[in-house]
Amino acid sequence: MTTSFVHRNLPRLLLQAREAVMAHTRPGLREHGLSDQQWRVLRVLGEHGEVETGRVAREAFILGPSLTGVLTRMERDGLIRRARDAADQRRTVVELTAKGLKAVAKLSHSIEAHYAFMEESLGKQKLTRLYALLDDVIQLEQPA
Amino acid sequence: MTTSFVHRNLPRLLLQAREAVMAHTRPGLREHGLSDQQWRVLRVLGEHGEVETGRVAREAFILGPSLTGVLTRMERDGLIRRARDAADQRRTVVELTAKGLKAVAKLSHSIEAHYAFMEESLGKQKLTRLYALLDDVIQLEQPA
DNA sequence: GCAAATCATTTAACATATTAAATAATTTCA
DNA sequence: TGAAATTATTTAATATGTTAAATGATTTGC
Repeated sequence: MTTSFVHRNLPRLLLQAREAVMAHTRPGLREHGLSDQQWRVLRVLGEHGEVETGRVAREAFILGPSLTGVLTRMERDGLIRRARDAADQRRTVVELTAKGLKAVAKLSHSIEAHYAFMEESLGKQKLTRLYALLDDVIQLEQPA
Repeated sequence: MTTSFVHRNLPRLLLQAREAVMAHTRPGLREHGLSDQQWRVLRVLGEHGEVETGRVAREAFILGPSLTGVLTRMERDGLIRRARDAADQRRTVVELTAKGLKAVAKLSHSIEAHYAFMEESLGKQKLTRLYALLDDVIQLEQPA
């Protein structure tokens, strides 16, 4: 009647771990009126300044069609500015507004603090090992 | 101008690892007309037989309101059956149809084969270590 | 130099996620 | 017992995910 699975459910475990980490970060994001995806975009822009949407999509791990809507709402909320790339008019480039920049600055502090907490409670070594194993899994399936 | 982040982006890394694993599983799911979420539900039902929706939500890691729609479409597609729990009429219980059961049986084989592949290429030990670290991260944030 | 192929992004259609509020059944306890 | 509190699920509204197709701009090849 029931089907048996021998192994742990790895995708579910990864999802659950992600939720566990985000549970810590989300309240701060919501206070600034940000969704998870909007924060990922802000972070990319905070790291790189003006970026074309293709790169935003890649680095924020958001698919193109989703990104279109996310950026529309972020523009509506005054977090970013969009413009056509002068050199290649197929491209759209995005950059932070002052408001967006302020949000990144504030939130990046509390997020770095969270990593400090994880390093302390879990152990810096374990965290490093986890990064490495995740990199391995990613490499395993994606012969870039 | 740009904000600096000292640490790896753990939530993104977890998301990326999950996508890498699922990239291997998804084609099989799609061949059976299944979404990721539908497969998680099927797997839970395959493991436990008749289950109330609350437990499905918990084990498939799907929020209640999302689950309602997922189950509606799965019922439409003839994969499951829904009924009120006779003992506690607040509860809805779900079970597989013959079609659903057949899908679980078929897919569970290819998924177990994928784990075998990962154990071989990544190493059984690394995989075990990864499970343990993910459990640690989950425990860290969720004082159950 | 211009039609065909390529590339970047958006639109469209449907599925799922998220949060709050509503609905419906059950339990609690005065 | 019966009104209030609790529990389980669904509805509603908006945001995001997913896939295919369309649009617009650039490049390539002849």
